[in-house]
Amino acid sequence: MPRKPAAQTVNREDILTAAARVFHARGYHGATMQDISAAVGLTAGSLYHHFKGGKEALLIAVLEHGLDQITAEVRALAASPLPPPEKLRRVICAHVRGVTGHTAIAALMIYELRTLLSLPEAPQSYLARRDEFEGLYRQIIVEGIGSGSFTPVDVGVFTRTLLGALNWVSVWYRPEGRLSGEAIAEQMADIFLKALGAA
Amino acid sequence: MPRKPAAQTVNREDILTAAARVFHARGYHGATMQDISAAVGLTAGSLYHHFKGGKEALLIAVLEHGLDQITAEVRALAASPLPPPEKLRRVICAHVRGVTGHTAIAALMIYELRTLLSLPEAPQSYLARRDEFEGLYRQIIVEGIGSGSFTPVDVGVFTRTLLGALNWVSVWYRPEGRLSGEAIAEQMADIFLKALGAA
Amino acid sequence: MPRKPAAQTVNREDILTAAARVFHARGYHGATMQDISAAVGLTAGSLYHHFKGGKEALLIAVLEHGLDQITAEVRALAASPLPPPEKLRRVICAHVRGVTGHTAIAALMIYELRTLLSLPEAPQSYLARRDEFEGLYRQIIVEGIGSGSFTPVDVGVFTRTLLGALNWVSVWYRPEGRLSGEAIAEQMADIFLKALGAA
Amino acid sequence: MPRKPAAQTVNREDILTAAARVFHARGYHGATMQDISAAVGLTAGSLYHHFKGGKEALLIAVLEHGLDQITAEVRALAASPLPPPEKLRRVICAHVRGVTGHTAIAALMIYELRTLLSLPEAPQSYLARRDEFEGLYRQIIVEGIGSGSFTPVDVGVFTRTLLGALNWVSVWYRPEGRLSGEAIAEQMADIFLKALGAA
DNA sequence: TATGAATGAGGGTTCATTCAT
DNA sequence: TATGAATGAACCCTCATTCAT
Repeated sequence: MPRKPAAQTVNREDILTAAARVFHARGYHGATMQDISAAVGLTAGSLYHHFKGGKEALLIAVLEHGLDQITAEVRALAASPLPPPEKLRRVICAHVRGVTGHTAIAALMIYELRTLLSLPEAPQSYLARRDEFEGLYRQIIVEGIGSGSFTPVDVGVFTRTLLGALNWVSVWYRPEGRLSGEAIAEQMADIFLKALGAA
Repeated sequence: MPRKPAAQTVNREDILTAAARVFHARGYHGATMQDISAAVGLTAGSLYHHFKGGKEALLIAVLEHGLDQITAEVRALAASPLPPPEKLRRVICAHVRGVTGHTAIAALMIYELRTLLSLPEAPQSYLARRDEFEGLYRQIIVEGIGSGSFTPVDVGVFTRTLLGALNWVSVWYRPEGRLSGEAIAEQMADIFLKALGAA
Repeated sequence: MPRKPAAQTVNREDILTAAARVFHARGYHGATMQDISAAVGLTAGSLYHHFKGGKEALLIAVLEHGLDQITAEVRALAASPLPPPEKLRRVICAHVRGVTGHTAIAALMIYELRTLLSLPEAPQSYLARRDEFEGLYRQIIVEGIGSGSFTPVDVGVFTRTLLGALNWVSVWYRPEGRLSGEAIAEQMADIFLKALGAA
Repeated sequence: MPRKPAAQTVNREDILTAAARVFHARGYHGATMQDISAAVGLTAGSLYHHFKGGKEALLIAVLEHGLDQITAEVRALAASPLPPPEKLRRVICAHVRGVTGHTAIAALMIYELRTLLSLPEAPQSYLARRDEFEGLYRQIIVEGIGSGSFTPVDVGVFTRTLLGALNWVSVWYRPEGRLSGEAIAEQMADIFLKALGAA
């Protein structure tokens, strides 16, 4: 008489995924550890056997893990030896793909950034990785301007303008909407390349 | 057991300002009514004497009041009979001015949007005004494209890209930073006008 | 330009009447001093100028005053030289008249008796008067049994049975109901006189 | 930081019993959840682990559960095929037994009826069961009058008179008093049967 | 591993009461 | 007398977290 139909042990990935979903649905503070553990198929007490560190650590882990997922493709492209305009186009598209493919986590990065910053021990590694990621964009812009492919602009303002716009997609994008993530990506790439005089 | 020799009567404005500051500093959930009342110079109990409705109503009031302050200039400009490119430039500048001049509230509009949406009775009036505000931008873009001043773009994507970027300024802008709000505004106006082929 | 149309100073009677109404409508704990003062036409602060002693004292005053109103007629009749059966009938009718004529206070005497008893300084005078009032009934019963007009019964049980039933009228009586207070009174007098073998 | 070496698992019954005791001792509003949880041997927080629904739900549960306990015997007797006079006598005795056996709950039904009615969502089921219970008495009276065993009376008034008197016993009955519950029951049955001309 | 009982801190909110004006 | 601003105590309730089983 088997009870659980091969419950399959829960792994870290499962927890992070479920947590991201719940955090997104209810907000960090609105989400209870009960909600999250239930989403994993556990009781609240059991969650602590699988994930050490509590709620705050869970949020950090979700965001760090998510940052990797979302930025992986962008990082790879940024390291490739493409000419700046082509590289920027592809990077933007990859970024939007990442955001539209993981809206929950991407939105979390916006909505819970403040939560993160108010944590007792601010998660330096997450913020560092995030800044480093921003650096990737800066570098492409700088390169492009240097090589004459891009019109000169204030790199700081442009980068943040670009990143703000790209990340904000997670807030308004709807999978069932008029435009696919890919279509949105193309449009945005056009906008920013044109702004750099490299359409 | 009252005290206080009537330092100066507290008004609604004082409360909203203090609340905005505290909500921004600690986040909606991180902020206690104690924090807020202390920032006004009152005890928690006294706050309820001056502002009816509790914490949620306070957030809504802060945001509604802030939306008016921030968008006032933009609204006025949007109604003026300027040619689209000039109008858009001025509107963007006014928007950035509004955001950099009220970073606390502007950031709140980003960070606590989720909070707002998860409220029992979502504040329709606020959301409606916000959507209507977005409509102002759409209209300028549409007009400009119609009159041939702007290169055709997907209006939906462009508007949200623009608004995302503009609002995001509240997150990274520092009064003591390298660039003034006005300088940032000019840069961003350049970026988006160029993207519309109207530099 | 007169402001208040001859506001007419508020007197103790007004306060007690209003308080009785509010206490009955909302219950002692559910009623706030605001409610009561508003019912009198004052602000909360002002009430304390007219009635010393606070909320608890107010409840006691309402009940004491009410007890007098309701029992006045009964007391007078009890002192009269009627034969026990006739006296009991008239007393019961007067009692029901008092209760149906002052349901708010009468119900308060039931519902807030417990509140009263849990007060720091239990209002001895009220309880004493109440017990003394019960004694009036006991005496009539005892007399009637002694003179042979009434069948012997356990006086304690009978009195409490009678009083419980009479006071309970305040709970179910409705002015707009099928029966008038007078009709109810007659019925109840019949019941208890018959129970004493004196129909 | 849990403690308690599992003295004995707490069940719903324990909670309802303790709550009834505390509500009776202090009144609904005077009783704190602390008082109640302490009476069960728990901390306030733990109480919510075992009983979902908070203080109001607790009062309702206590009353509903109590109503069942107190009226069980009466219901059974009312359904039996006894002649009305005998049935009424037994029912009254059973009722008094129930009330004297559960004075706390019975008194609660009187004292906190008003509290109950002022609840946001009045507990229909409780009130319905209560009315239905009253119907049992009505029916016996009606039957008895119909069969000629009882003198005609106004059934509404008589039933409420009877019930008011019976329930009121919970207010004045003292286990250590002169009369046992059984003795009181007999006396009261005599009173009301005689009133119906069926002694 | 998994559970669920238990905890304790903390927050929002209400309200009786007071006092300067 | 009348007001309304101010206070502070108290209470209900939630929840992250722990630990015995």
